[in-house]
Amino acid sequence: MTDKYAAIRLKNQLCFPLYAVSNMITRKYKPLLDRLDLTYTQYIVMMVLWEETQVNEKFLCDALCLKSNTVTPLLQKLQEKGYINKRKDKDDERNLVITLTEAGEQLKDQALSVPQTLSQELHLTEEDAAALYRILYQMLDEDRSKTN
Amino acid sequence: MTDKYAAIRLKNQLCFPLYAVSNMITRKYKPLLDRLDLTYTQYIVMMVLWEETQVNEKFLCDALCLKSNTVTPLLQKLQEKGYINKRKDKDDERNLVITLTEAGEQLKDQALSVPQTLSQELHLTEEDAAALYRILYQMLDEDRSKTN
DNA sequence: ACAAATCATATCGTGCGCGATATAATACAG
DNA sequence: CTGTATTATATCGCGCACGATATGATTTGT
Repeated sequence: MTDKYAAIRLKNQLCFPLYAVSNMITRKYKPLLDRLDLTYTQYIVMMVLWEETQVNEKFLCDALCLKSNTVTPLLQKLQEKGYINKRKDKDDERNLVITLTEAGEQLKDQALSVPQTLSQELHLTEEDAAALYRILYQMLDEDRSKTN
Repeated sequence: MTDKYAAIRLKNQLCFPLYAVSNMITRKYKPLLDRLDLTYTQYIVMMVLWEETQVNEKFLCDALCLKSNTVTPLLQKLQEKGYINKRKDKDDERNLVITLTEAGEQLKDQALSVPQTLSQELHLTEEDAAALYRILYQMLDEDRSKTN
């Protein structure tokens, strides 16, 4: 006979390893990002800004799947560190115009080695990395289409 | 020619979707766990206790890949909620003996529907769920063997 | 037998990540 | 044109998750 409680055994959960691996990865990033004076969340904000010359807060929230109550203080911190500029959009005063400072732009080259170093620590085969990527983005996109 | 900065494009990261999906899942759990008066982290602590009649804090830390500075306050909270008991181990006063209260034991049946409801929201095929599970545990086990 | 090392747990401060809510600016409907 | 709805950003309080560190109990080496 099967265990009535099989469904709530930790080992039968899919969400737990997701949670644990996410924590693990943040820990692995820390020593690499300390050199850039960035936390992991600050780092992914910077990643967006290294690609887009100018964004507003909502764009960041959507890109990173975070809420304004997480992003607003992040931008405050990044501004204090001298990596970004913030100003109001003259055309629509509700919007922020967020841009990189010179220091923020220069950080981009220092960050180049980070993903490489990290991916080496993960020891994934190409196939597993690709499968993981595909499945995770499928989950994200599923959710984004519902919560829009 | 290839982009010098391809490696730090958000879309080329494997860690970002992991991070974002982990956050997403915690959000999805919230309304289900509110009914049990548990947060997600408290829920996975309870899961361990629903399987093991008695554990110490270190066992929980290892099982959940968390540190004592996360787990100690969690146990405090769960004790205040009346779900667990804590006492010192007479044989080794360094250890805690953590057990379920009657209320904590009863919560087990109410929790049965949680994983089912959640897995329905994820819309994964059996194959993708199995692949995800395998790859994530491989990453966790890799890390555990190094950090032991 | 006893100093040093190791161990389990706890404390402290920092930075998220969130739901709920507020506020100010713009859009939109009658 | 004016009141209502929507939008972008911000504020508040709570609960993790962590590195660094402290404390007290046990083990280990000599």
